[in-house]
Amino acid sequence: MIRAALKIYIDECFQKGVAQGLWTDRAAGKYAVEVPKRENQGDYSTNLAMVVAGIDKKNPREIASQLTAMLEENDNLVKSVEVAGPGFVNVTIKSSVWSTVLEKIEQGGSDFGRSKVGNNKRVMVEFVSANPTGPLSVGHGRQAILGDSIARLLEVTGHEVYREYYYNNAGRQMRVLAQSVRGRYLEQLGLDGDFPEDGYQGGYITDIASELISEVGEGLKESSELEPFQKKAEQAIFKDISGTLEKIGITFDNYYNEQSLYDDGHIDSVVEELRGKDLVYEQDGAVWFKTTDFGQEQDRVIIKSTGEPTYRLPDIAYHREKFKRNFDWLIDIFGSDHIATVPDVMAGVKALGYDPTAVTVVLHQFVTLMRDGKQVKMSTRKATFVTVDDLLDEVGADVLRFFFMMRKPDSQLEFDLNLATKESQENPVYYVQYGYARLCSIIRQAEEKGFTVTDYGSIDQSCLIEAEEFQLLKTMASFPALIESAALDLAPHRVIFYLIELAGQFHSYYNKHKVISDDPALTQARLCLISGLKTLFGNGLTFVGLGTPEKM
RNA sequence: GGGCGGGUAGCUCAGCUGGAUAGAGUGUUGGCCUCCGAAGCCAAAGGCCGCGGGUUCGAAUCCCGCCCCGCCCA
Repeated sequence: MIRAALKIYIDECFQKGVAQGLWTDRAAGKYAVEVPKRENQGDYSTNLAMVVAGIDKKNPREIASQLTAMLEENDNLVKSVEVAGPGFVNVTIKSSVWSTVLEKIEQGGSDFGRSKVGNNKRVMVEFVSANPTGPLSVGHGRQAILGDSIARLLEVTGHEVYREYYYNNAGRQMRVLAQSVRGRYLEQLGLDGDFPEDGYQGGYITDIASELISEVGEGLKESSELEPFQKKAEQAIFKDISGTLEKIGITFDNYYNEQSLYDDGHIDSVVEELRGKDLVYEQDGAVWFKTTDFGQEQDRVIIKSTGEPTYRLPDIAYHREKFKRNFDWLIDIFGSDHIATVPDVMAGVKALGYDPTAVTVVLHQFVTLMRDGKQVKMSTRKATFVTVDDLLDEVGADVLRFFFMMRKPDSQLEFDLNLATKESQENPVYYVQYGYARLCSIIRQAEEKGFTVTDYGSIDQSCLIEAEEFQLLKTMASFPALIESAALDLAPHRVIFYLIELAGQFHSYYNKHKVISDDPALTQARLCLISGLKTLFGNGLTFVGLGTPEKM
């Protein structure tokens, strides 16, 4: 907020320098205004002089002093300016400026930090997309929470977000699933189940079979059809999956069925369209897509000689349909095992005349589950996996969200079950939420003692002079920019780190300075700060789907 | 063999488009509750940022080569 104001001012000075012939405009947009690491380096720092000097082949310190002279003319924002090191220009902001963030927070309320940068751009976020063969496992959990928090942040920044779940309920996987259910069904009737060798071992299969018995009894005993078993399994599993997602607070606008791409003729029409552009050919009985025309090393098979499409074809068709549905930005959240499909889909998108830069693929690495210091090996087929439901029962939605959001997608995520379950007291999520609860508690205490939180205009701003207070105000002022960058960079973990940082600053402040004291003016001023912090914590937490407990 | 991601404190990880003396949590050690919530705070210790070159005023960050781990493909 204040940084943004300073940046605008520095930009003006830069242009003034260009007009005066001090330097050229070639460095425009290339320099930065950032928060320096060390205390004695001002509130903000710009490398403008060094960037200009590098491009114009001039002396950086000389340019720095010219810029300094210009910056010092603004006396309602800038307190002092100095040149440091190789040519940094360090700016100290007038101390009275900082507390104005409290006024902004007051005005914004639960909207503080929201923005309109998204310009109502229509964005589809596709995530989870697990086929209905079993409950959501830990890996899906990461994806679900990553996708949902990205979607939330995009909403907060003025995007029109549409959440979609893509799934396939056809093919071999589902056939084996149906056979597995039938196997358990027959077994429970005391018959030879003929359970498939590679069948799904999980207990949920048995549960589904039991349900089936209570619904239709022995009615399917003689059935040679798999369809009733598959249908029942699919329904039950989807119910389970959406129930799990609901518990975390995740909902979808649409579930998109891969089969519909076949039924509606989209698969065929993609092939025809590519053929019309001379981008497919037949060889060895298979249909090939000329991906070499799009920079790949070899062409890819899209329909096997058996007549069965490879996974690429429906993926391409699906993306074409997404484009046809008029989205401006398509975000795919995939596990790293889907990496291979990305270039093919992109080639397909381009071949069909759409803009591949409108597609952003967020690939996240896997989750390693640790129990008692050892890695838990998981297999869906053998049902030796921990489900999201299991985790939810033990730690709750907030801890789960927090843990999965804490890492950037590129990093593998180690989920320590012992820490997340047994020692949940030490979880960082409580550190942050405790801060919020503490803020609420202070306000309650103050009200009991007859104070009321008043607005910024009525406090004595000169009471807020402690170093810890300026630090807090400064961090608070950076919130809108943080939310914006976390959203646009699809990086929800930054919000988590910000909240931990802010909580730390608040806890320190709390331990060092009393908010409620005998001094009414001081108390009122600090209460205003506390109230602003409460709003900020609340917004930060809710923007990424975390709860805001007033008591813990 | 090829593609992608990772390698930063004992452990788990931040480090935004190159910036000043590389950070947090956890763990270890030692302090702080007659006082607004100790699920908290303060202090100390802990580093060849995988290795080797290059680019430049400046590299954990960018480029090239190599090593190790994970995922995918053949």
